[in-house]
Amino acid sequence: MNIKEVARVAKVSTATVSRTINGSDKVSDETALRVRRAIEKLRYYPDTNARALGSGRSSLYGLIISDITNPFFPELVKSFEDVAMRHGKEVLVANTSYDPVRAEHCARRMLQRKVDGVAIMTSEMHSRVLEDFHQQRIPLIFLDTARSAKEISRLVIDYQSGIEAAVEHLHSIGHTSIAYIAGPSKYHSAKLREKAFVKGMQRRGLAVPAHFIQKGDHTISGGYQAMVQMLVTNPLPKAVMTSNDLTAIGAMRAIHEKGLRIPKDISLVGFDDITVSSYTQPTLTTVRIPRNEIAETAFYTLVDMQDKHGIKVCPIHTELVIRDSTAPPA
Amino acid sequence: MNIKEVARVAKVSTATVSRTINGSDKVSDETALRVRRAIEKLRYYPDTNARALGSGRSSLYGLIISDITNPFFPELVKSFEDVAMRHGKEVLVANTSYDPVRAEHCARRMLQRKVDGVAIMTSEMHSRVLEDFHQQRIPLIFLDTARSAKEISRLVIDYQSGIEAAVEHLHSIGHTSIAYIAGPSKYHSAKLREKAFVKGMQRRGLAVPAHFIQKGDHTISGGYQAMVQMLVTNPLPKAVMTSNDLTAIGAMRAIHEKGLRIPKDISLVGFDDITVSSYTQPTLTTVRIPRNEIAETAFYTLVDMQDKHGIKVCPIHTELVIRDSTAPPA
DNA sequence: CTGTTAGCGCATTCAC
DNA sequence: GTGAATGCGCTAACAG
Repeated sequence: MNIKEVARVAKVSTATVSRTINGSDKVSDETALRVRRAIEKLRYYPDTNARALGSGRSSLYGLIISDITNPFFPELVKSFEDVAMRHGKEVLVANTSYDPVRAEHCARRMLQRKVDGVAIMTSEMHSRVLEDFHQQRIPLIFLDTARSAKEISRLVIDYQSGIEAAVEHLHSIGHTSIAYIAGPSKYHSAKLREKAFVKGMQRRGLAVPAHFIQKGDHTISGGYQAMVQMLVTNPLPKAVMTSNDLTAIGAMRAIHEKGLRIPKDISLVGFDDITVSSYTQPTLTTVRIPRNEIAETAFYTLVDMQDKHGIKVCPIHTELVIRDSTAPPA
Repeated sequence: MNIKEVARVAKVSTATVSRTINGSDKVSDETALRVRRAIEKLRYYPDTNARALGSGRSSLYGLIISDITNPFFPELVKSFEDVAMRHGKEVLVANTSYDPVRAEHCARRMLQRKVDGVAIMTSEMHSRVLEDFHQQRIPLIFLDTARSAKEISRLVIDYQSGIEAAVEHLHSIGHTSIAYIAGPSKYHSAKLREKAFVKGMQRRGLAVPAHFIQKGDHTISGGYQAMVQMLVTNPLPKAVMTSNDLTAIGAMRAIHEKGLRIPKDISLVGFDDITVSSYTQPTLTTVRIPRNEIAETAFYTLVDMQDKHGIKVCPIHTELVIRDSTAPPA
């Protein structure tokens, strides 16, 4: 079943069928109706590959993430797909599994499929492939990249505002002894968060002794272990902020195992606001990164870049979500 | 940059370039080397669309799920992608958002992209599109479909074994008053689980009064509400099994809010073994569905169906994972 | 082992 | 408003 058959049945040329499908206005209503009837009758549907080959455009957008099992991503992916679908576009999702080699592979695949744009939401992308995108004039947008490359748009998350609000929140209810579990320093975003925390503390004249900053790895077990380390220090902090929610969830567990109560003995603040953070026990106070906003901004920027041919820097604001894991110190 | 250019630079025909790329053994090492050098030099990469158009095969496999933000799916998607990638294939993931119309749309897209096979892990697929797959001889495999269609393979989850083990576990540690929070009866799988529970109870001569079966909707809030309902009954059950982990997590919250302790006052058993179930407080005893096994079986079956041209019914076993949310009744 | 050639299904000129 | 013809980049017969 192909366009030729449809043309034959509708008694028109293939060009007219093509025009009808693509909504060209240069087709009389009468003819269009005949074509549509033929399409219906033959249960015809166009071949995307042929269409892309013929036109040069694929209506496909790439989305590269680290790992779909990281709870930060599902909502992001979904929002991106939703907005793309609303605009009649499709999405090709690829996981890098935090592996630069695989990341390059993903990017290459996007290139091979002639995607109309790619949103890169991971930091493993340092390869030469990026140049190919530039050369092919395929729009690119990064989330939180450290480097500001030539022809690449960026989503810049304003960690400062959310973390500042979190420190302020803790401080305002009486906390002064606040510790932090950081993320892996290889991540630009983790470093920014840590800096924002330290800055917020300094601004209020609050001390941050070295052992009040433990290193996690943005996983639950990493958070657990970091918290275990922290719980042997003396004196204990009265509040702990973390580099992401998974870390906080792990920390939560360590605190409970130690027989301490949240927020009675220790207040806890996460970062990201992943779904489960509303359902931990207690529910987690955290800093929300609006993932749907990230997804939509990324998509619209990519679309925009196709004609405008300029790059954009898009700020994304974060905000404090206060739940039950924070309270005044005992 | 296309195959013609490469051929020119390597001083061979396009056919030879094509053969080299596709690893045909009918190319002399010497020639192949020259071609590879040209490819390297020109930074050439083949156009997937053209390749699919020319060959008829796309090396693309479709994976249709309900909703990537449902924690059951990320691990499944990841495993499917991993196994596909290991075999040099790609994956197109589509969310139906539990919407039959959108489900049809997803299937249509797969069709348009000439996928080599589709794994359908959702139950919204009742459309005519399925016939098109059959007509195109595109292998299809369903997860837990109620209907056993003609040319469609099936993954059949053995709910009975896991749930039986769970009931046995509770019974063996002294429970006799066991309630159940069911899933939406529109889901075939939810009905099977409920039946398996009732059967397990009957087999042991344990009563299941009507109010000991509440209806949830497989979401956290649904589980919460169902549990709230259950907690006003008298006498309270000493153990509660649920149709999935999200339901259990919601129930957990309701129980805690009521001031009851898990497992001291009420034991709780989930179903699915999603990642967070290892990190709830307390950790959740649950029945594990091996999602990587589902993904791999689905993929291999699809590949197999391409040459074998027969259908397969693949059993998937479930097993009990005992954690901290179950204990003998007080 | 290698080259020639004919499509794959569609979009897109350029005529009419 | 419509049709005929060309080409997108590649694969697969077929020849040699």
